[in-house]
Amino acid sequence: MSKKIFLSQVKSEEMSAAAAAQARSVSPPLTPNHMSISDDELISLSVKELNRLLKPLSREEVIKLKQRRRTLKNRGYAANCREKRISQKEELETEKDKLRSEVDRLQRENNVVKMELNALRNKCEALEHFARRNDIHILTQPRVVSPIHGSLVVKAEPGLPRSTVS
Amino acid sequence: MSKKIFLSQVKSEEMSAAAAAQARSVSPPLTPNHMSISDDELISLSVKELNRLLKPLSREEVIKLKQRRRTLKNRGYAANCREKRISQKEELETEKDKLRSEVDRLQRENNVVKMELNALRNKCEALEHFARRNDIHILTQPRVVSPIHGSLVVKAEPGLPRSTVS
DNA sequence: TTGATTAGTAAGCAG
DNA sequence: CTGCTTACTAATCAA
Repeated sequence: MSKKIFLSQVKSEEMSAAAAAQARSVSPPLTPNHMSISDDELISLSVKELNRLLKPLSREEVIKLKQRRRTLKNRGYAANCREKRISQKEELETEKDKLRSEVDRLQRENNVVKMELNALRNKCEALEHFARRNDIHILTQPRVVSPIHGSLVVKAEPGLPRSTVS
Repeated sequence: MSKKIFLSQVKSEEMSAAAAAQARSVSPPLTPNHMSISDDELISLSVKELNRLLKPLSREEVIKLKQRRRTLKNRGYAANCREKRISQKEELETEKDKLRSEVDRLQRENNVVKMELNALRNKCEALEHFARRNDIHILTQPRVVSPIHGSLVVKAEPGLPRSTVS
């Protein structure tokens, strides 16, 4: 996901020509020597390779070049840092959206189930009325009195909250 | 919530003495004149007040002072910007947490309702068996045949999904 | 040394 | 001009 800018070609984007010219990466044209390496090269060279190229240069030039290298790298680090920041923010927002729709889904499901429950409650209640009314007749007809009947009419409702829709 | 830093006293925090001394706000001791105003004053003065104080100064000095003022203000703007960024991030995380716990709550509620529904389904089914079995006897006893009975046994289940817990 | 992060600076845009 | 935002630099810290 995180595509890691490669510490080069960061500058020159969105910069006026004047500003770019003034930038430190190209600024000290004092000694033509340490300008022989481009920013991109300077940044991608390994320390060993760099040292090889640096041998013939004066200590001053070496220091300047190393500083330029460090600055270029820092430029890239900073860019990475910014990109990371915004991608993290985007990630947060994505997760937030996911959660929000999950809440929605659950709420809808909840409503459906509650309505189902309500309908079933009504039906059940009616059935109970029916059963109770017939109790009398049943009791007068021993053949019908079964364990089922007893458990059914006697068993109490579980003590759950009667939170109902509508 | 956002406490808006007031474009002053931003510097001097977390800065080595050396670094602070080197800072541009105090750097050009060339002309003692435009140092007579402190950063805090310079930043809080209105344009009119500033102009009044600036009258006796040379145009060069005026320009330098104005630039210093702008720089000081920018310092504050940048600080505000950063603070805003992090408080927005915190806000996002807070909202995310809220949503997460809402999802939790709904999931729990959902489970309860589903279990309730399941229990009721069982009960209802048993009642229906009971009713059907007694149908015979009821039919043989015209006195008991009521509209309720008819509607109860004949009415079909609503075609809702039988998604059950456990 | 390398990479990340921070405050400060300047440029550029919007109001 | 004011205020905000961005890219860059330098300082600092951790690995």
